[in-house]
Amino acid sequence: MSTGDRPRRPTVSHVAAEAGVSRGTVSRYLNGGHWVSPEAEAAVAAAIRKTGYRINPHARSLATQRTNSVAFLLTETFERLFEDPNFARLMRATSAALAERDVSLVFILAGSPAERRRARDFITQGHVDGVLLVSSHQGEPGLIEEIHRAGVPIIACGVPLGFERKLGWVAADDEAGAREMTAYLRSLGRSRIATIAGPRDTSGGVQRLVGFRSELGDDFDADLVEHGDYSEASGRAAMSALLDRDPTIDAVFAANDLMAAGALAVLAERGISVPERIAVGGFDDAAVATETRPALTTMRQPFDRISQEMVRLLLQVIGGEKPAAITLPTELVVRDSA
Amino acid sequence: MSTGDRPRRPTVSHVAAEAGVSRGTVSRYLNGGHWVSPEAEAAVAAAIRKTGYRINPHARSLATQRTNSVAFLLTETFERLFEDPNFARLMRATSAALAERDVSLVFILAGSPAERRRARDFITQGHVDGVLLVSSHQGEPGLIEEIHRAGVPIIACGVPLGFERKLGWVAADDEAGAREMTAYLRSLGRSRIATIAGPRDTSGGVQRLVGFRSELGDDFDADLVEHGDYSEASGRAAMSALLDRDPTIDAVFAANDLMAAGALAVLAERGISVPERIAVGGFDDAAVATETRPALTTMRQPFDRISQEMVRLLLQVIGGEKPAAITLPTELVVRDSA
DNA sequence: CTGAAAGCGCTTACAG
DNA sequence: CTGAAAGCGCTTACAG
Repeated sequence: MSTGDRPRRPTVSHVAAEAGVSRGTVSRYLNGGHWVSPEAEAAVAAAIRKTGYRINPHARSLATQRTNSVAFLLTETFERLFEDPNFARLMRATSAALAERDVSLVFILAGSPAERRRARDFITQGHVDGVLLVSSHQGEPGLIEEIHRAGVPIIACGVPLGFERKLGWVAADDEAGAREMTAYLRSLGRSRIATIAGPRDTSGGVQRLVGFRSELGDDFDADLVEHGDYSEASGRAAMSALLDRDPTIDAVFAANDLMAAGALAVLAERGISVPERIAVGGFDDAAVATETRPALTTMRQPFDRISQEMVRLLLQVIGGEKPAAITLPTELVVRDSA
Repeated sequence: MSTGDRPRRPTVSHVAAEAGVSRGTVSRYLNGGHWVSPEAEAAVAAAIRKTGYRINPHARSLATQRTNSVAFLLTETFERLFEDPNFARLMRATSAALAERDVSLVFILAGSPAERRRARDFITQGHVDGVLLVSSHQGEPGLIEEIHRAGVPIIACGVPLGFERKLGWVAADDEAGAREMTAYLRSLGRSRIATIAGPRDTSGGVQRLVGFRSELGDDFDADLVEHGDYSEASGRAAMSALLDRDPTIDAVFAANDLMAAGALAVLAERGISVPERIAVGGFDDAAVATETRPALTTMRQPFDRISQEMVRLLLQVIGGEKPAAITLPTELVVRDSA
């Protein structure tokens, strides 16, 4: 493998010389081909092919003050990333949406303080044009604040608590979704409906609880609320606690599918039939929703659309527009658990 | 959110003016502080603090012809990434090793032809100084070839079939590990030992089979070999096939833990006791090895060390050294399945 | 130890 | 439509 003797790469100058035009013309060709004659175009194209020219992204970024790449910032740990399938779905959809517009994605995982410091440095240094902020938790107001202050556009996935007005964001309509699920549970004739709520430092966590509560109105019973952290284990723990506390429960709304799966497991262990004795509803429509027994009735989050809108918004803001906030509807998916 | 009016960032010139020194001195300070007097150092440090100066990585890269970042190239799909825990372990360990040396990691997933094309462009364009190639499969000789030809240093994880002599690499000693596991199974008194081998386009897959076979010598029976693709499902399928074909089997060596877990599941379903009637050995010592019932006896791959060595090697090659090939030993971990 | 100057490889008004 | 020239923000011999 040769390294030290890596041959010098061709530059626009080489291409220009080869094509018999100026560097400016080559550059124009490279940037859309406007204002370059058919002849020049052909000559440059041929010269590029012949020389094997590849653009130097650093030189270009230095000149344009643009990097043509954005960060996908996940303030979570490796464990959480591989545990919660929603992250993967967002990553893949975002990645696709970005590829379509030819901007590259830099994936940054910042679960520890040290990683967050590095992430901040990387981002505020100008490595990317903007950031897609994806995290379930409120996370690090400090990090967000610093990135924001450095003038780097941010679009959040979900309502960014504390930054609702400062950042652009796109979120599912958590409150409406929770109301709809709760109403559906009631329509089944259930009257003792419990909920396994999400984390309180998450807008999804609080809004789904708000929706649940407001739909129930006077029937709301604070004793029928347990909080989880969106993990399956927390769903099991919450379901157990709920059952021990009140044996009359006839339905449960879990704030995400992973916790619902945990609840289902506990119910199965205790020999409580679902949906006969207790109906269970989840949120997300994650892959696990079709794998549980019985399959999970849930509220589908439009992850693909969320990702597309995030990308569109971010690119808009990078382009100089003011950031917008977008709320997308969820959809009830009825399966067997309720 | 302000964007269009992003204030101009301070540059070395501003810092130099503020500190009352030349830009060269500021640059020297930024690059290790050699040949700068204590007074100048203090002045520059103060000026940086005061101006809030952040280095412009593109300008630096353009000048140095270095990016100070490397790619973690995974030629797999999203599904595989989230399915096979080995990737996550390598990512996290690599990421840590790189952070220690202050070089950033760009994670690239290239599972489809289109993604591979983009990956190639990105890499050969000069976005990174080198690449850590991580993939179970032989993958894309074309991609590797092009990156290699562009002069970008590559270190592979596992022996890169077809490029053993051209690229640097670090791999676990698959053959020796497989021999050791097989020998261990025999030491338990087992004589009808089957194997669920890995994919044939993987050096790990072939070498583990080679080790298994050579340890068995004349006792090797081609009927007791089934191939899987490292997924749990393939482990189940292989175990079923093996059992249907030969009921005298008293031990199984699976080429990775995921397939071993699949085998264990089938054995449990058929009511075959492990390890009493059939002993099962895996490979990797993945997290799943401690979660199966019974817990899995396996060969531990030194993922942390592999990652560290990959990073060390790559940085060496980037620094101009010739690439080396490193083979690391595996370790037998005895649990309950054998 | 330090400064002046050239150079890294692009892009972009500007004048034509 | 095209070229000459300045500029993006660093680093690095070189001379002192």
